[in-house]
Amino acid sequence: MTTKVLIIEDDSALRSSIVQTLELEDLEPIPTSSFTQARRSIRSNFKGVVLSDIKMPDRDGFEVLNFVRARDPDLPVVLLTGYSDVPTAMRAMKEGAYDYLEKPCNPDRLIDTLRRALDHRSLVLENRAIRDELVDQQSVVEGGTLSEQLELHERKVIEQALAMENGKVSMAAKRLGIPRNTLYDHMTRLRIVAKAFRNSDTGIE
Amino acid sequence: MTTKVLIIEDDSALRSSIVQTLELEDLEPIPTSSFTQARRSIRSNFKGVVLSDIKMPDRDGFEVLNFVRARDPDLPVVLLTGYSDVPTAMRAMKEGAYDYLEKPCNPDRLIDTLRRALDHRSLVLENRAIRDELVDQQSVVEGGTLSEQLELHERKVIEQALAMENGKVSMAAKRLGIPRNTLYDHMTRLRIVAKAFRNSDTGIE
DNA sequence: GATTTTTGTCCGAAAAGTCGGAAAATCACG
DNA sequence: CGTGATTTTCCGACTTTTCGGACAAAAATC
Repeated sequence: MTTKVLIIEDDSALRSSIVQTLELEDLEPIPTSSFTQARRSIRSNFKGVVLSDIKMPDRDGFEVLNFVRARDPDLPVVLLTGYSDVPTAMRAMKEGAYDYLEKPCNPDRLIDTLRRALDHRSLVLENRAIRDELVDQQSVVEGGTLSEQLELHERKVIEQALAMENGKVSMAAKRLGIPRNTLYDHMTRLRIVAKAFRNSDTGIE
Repeated sequence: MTTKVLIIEDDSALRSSIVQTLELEDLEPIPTSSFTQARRSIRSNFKGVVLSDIKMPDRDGFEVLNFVRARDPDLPVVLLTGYSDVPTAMRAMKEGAYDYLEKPCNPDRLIDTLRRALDHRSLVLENRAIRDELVDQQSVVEGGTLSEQLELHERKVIEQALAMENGKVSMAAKRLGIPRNTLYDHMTRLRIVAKAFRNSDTGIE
């Protein structure tokens, strides 16, 4: 689970208060006092979320929002708005903020909100990882000679059969429906050694 | 995107008000007046989220929560609590509610919260779908003779090569690093006809 | 420690696959 | 309808693979 929270807040008192609240909940606060300082952390593979004040001396919270969304539209940004500043909050949500909190905010609410944002982030990252795995596997064929590709697959099949039989060549041969000697031929050609599959106790059943 | 919101609310005035709010935002409210009425909709593959009142005449909102979590721990439940009933709200969050809203609630807040919950639900369902696909593909090798398995893969490789070259055998042969004739030999053996890969306009580049 | 089973390697004949050349069939195009 | 390019099939020599049998070495069983 991702637990990083990149905090952008110029009021140092509030900042350290937030840091403390997060640490009590086993989250990982990364406190910064300005957008410029925070920029470098904001990447598409950032394993956390952003918590930013919306009113800051140099830059606006909306700038943060746009920057983050440009880097990764699925990186949640939680904004801290002034008390009952509903229009600003609504605008923030419309522009893609994950959520907003009214200052001063209830610590529980803060944690709940960040937890949700982090959960969302985890799911998104997990999703991407699984997707990558999927496309890796789907491209059964990337390039190379036909024989190269077949050899690669042949190796996989034989190694799996050996693994399933704990490295017993004769058993693997039976499983593969070929005579023992033939399997030895294949193994010699592919430089597969049966010993490598023994003892490892990964045999199925 | 999933947009269903299963509403459990005994106050009919509030219920229809919620329904109206959701419909204005293109969400799909499923209004029910009691837990018993809502039960049958709650399944692990429910493509939506649950919005329930926490105080009801017959059953408690926590019962809903437990029931839903038993059916699917990743089905978000948003609870409606009485105004500033902080302890109940905190207990709800601890017991796994996705979020809570204080009654009477701001329509914008309601929509924001439900959108987040629905987003979460979509991600979870998507994740599961991709996972299923993954395990399907991971079983590269199920059984059968070595030659059967190799033949299967050989067919895949050749068909992909043909598809990439729009059914041009000579081009596919070049790509596979073997003479045309040899590829024809393979194709004859595997009963692959090149015509089947022409015209379909699926050629890459 | 003797015996039986299993492993890993080698041999050789039959079977299958490779691949160049060439002819037949088909397609493309003016 | 020809003409050239491409696809497809057929042939035959050459190479590789298959697979049963044999055998020494290692392991397991008694």
